[in-house]
Amino acid sequence: MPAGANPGRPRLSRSLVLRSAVAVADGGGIGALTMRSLADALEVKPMSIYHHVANKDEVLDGIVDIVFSEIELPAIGGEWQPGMRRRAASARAAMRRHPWAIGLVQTRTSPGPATLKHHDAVIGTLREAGFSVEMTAHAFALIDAYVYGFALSEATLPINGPETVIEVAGKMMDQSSPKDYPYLTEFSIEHVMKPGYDYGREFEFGLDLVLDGLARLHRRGIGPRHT
Amino acid sequence: MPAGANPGRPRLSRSLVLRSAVAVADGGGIGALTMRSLADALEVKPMSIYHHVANKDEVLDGIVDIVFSEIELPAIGGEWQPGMRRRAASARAAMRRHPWAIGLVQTRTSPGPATLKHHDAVIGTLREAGFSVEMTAHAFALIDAYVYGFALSEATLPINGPETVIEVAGKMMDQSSPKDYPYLTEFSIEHVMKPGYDYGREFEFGLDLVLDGLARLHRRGIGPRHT
DNA sequence: TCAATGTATCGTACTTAGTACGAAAGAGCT
DNA sequence: AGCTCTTTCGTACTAAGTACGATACATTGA
Repeated sequence: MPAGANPGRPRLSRSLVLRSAVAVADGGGIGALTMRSLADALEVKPMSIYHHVANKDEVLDGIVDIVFSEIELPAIGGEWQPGMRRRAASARAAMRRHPWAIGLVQTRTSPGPATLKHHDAVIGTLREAGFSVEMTAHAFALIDAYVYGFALSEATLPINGPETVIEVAGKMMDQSSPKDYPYLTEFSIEHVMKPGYDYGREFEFGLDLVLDGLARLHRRGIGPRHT
Repeated sequence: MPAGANPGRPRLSRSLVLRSAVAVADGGGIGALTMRSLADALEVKPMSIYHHVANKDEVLDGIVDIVFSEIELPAIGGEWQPGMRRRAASARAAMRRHPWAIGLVQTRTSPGPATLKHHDAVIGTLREAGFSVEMTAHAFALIDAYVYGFALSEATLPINGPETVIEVAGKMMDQSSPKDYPYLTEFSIEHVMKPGYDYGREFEFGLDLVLDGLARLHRRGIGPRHT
């Protein structure tokens, strides 16, 4: 089989490689993303990929940056609260579309351009809204931690949906009596297994509390009590 | 070489295997934890491990649960705020001791006994402090997201210390002018690269804000404004 | 049109890691 | 000592990342 056996396929490029990698990870989880599976998705042989990325690490860095590029940036100079709210919602949506991303963030310490642009916009929005440098640092750390932390919690949850809750509860019961975890059991029965339950709804509550708290401090220009 | 070539070594056990796995991951990162490196650490041949754990996944589940077991539990029935504060600090400390853990949490969806016990204690503390089921759900999600999110941010940061900041800044400058990220650049110079900078200090600020906000709502028995 | 040259693609093969299978070595009991 | 259960191990297969060098292709200038 000669090399040109696949004529219709467009030429490879770094961007195409990375976008395909995102698609593969979306489809089968990060574990399903191997250089070989990626090659298959691209209708190419594995080694062809290496002319566009140095190695798999670069692929992983690249797809994390793609996810960041999907997050809506707040408008620098606009109202900070709506801006933060929308970027938080957008960030969470991106993490839900690509649940593997949050787990990758931890390992990848070399941020791509989209990631940097993202941070720049958040900091800029706060600064232009009158936050001091110190207060910007506080707010940035807090909002980031909350948003990514919530995304992490959501990603950790067994695939969303009520039937999974039952599965987990089942596994819990398998190895231990409900007596070992009385509050957790009560909580599961009284809340989690109720019909309308949706963990995602908690996102708004926490975000409101965080932003309200920051707004209060911003108005007064002081920090909260330090115990 | 007969099987008994290593006489002094204590017999393997699931617990010993898992504790060694934690040590290996602490030493070289999660990437350094392979069944073979673990076997070396145990002074055993790789396949010996499989009599005590089913596979590597079980090892990973196990070490995550060990990390959870190191987190101080709040005293159910005690004051909720100091309880939450201490468990948050303790959780963060555990994540700093084992930076690989936060990245694992995302993939491991089958919680171990320590993890369940931990959740049970947190929920119990809130319930006994008079939180409604709904409010407990809010508080639980919020505190968890913040604590793990902060741990994730901290783990993502290039290894703590001032010289690393310079490295990162250097890489940033390499591929792009400071003009592309003006606010980020200003922020780095004005804040991050200042002598006394310590990202970890932000933890207290956010935690205070979160707990204060929850306390306020708990006192009034209502939710924050919903936009 | 065709050869020259740089680029893209690929085949082969080496290495590391997880682990299936069954054998061998201990350990405890009779 | 002999039996049996438990623990440890040797061998080997498979999947995955990727080094190396070869081959095919596209572009360009004559």
